[in-house]
Amino acid sequence: MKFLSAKKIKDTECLENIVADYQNGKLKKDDIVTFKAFIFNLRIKANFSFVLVRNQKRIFQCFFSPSDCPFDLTTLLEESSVKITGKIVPDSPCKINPGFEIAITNIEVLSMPPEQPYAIYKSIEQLNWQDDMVFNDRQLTLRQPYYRSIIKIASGVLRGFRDFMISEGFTEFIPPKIVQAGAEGGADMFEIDYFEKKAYLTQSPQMYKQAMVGIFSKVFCVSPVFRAEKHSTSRHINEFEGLDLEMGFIDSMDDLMALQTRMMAFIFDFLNKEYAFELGELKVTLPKIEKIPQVKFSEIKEIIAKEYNRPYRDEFDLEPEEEKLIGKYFIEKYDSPFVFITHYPSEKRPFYTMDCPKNPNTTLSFDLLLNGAEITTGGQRIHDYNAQITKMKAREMNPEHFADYLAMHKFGLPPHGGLGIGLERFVMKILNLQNIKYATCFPRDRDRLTP
RNA sequence: GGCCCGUUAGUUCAGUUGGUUAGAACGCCAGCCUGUCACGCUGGAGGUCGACGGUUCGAGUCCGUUACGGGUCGCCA
Repeated sequence: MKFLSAKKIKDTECLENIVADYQNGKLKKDDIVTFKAFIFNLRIKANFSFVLVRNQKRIFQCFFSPSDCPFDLTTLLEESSVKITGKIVPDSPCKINPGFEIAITNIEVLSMPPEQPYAIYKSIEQLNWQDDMVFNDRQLTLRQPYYRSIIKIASGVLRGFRDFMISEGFTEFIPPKIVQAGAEGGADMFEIDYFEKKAYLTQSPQMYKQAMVGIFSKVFCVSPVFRAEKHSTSRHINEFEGLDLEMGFIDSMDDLMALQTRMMAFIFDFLNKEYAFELGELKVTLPKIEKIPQVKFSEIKEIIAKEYNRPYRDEFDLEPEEEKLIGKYFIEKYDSPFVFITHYPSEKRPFYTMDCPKNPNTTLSFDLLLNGAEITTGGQRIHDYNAQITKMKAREMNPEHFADYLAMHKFGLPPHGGLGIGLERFVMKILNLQNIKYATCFPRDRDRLTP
């Protein structure tokens, strides 16, 4: 019998640990190190070569001389997995390395692809792939440093969101993804077979996060959201990750917007600190966020129409072009990439949204726009049982069909509200991506179900 | 789904008013190269121009149909 220890042992065959040890002065000239990595690119010359390797984080250049290592580099394919042994060479002139190089003394091939995959070691400008190709071969194209860094940032946003929510006293919970009915009606949902019944993939964790307010008061969840909307745009996908929160005992929806302002500041600081390497790869600088302007829906509608001499057609919603102009306006006038648009018309908001007491045609709700695109919708919810029944009836909804939803009101809910952030939309906007699909590993859209 | 645009080498594209053997860059292959870093130099292979039909002496080029891809709108995060 054998026992595996829970004690963590430092992985000495990890390139990142070697980099850290070198930077801490623990490694000096000619020290022998071993690490495992992928072959990224071979630059073979007559009497020496450069072997570029790829690990979980960086591209690192090694120096190869046939006099130090008998290995025949021409037999090696890029994307092979290898175990490399070599000597530390300080003060390397190599631009991509963190100050040192490794002179290879041995290469052990752990795995080799059956044939040479197509080149991924160029810059994305030079590769110039079309979207379709990038997503068809996502298993390979995601290895390219630029595309990979986007996914790393998405991971960082998730970490930042969780760290922030927990620091604010929120409890994470897991909502179901298979549901019997939608939060906003049955339309635009993917239907699935559930034994003898029909079921749907969740369109929103709305009902569950409101219910959880009755349990933990302040809750959040990270959950996939499925929308069967037949849209085909650069800012929509049919499965995305929702970052949702719901907060009880609020005084007004300002509490929610203040919370989100702190959240944005926290996430930006967190990324700048922990993900500087990836932000550098992506050539992105995140601004410092201290406050976010707030404007009423009806006011900004007038301002944009006047400012840009653009009569609007839809008085109940913002058209994509208007959102872009709003983004431009707040950058130019207030130097803010963010803006809260508040008091959306009641007509365009779901049945659980609380109407504004001063003007019942509008709601206590808001959207957060980042660089001209909606990344969040939030607002105060109806907490009173009878008020919710009244609003449902006014919308010709049958409360009996919403018995499960109304149960939490029946059992008692505090004044509360919440918001939801689309992770990929957020990542797209902070990194200035041309298409939201780049912000997720394996996107699902109108036509794409693979890989 | 509506509207607009596109489909030419492995990839990204150029291709004149319809006219001889369809080009470039990168990739790939071979050779060369002692510090490259978007490595460089020389040479080579690689295309029935998305498919089908039509006009014409002649179609990558003009017309029709169709398939696929992209953009955009509604809706939304």
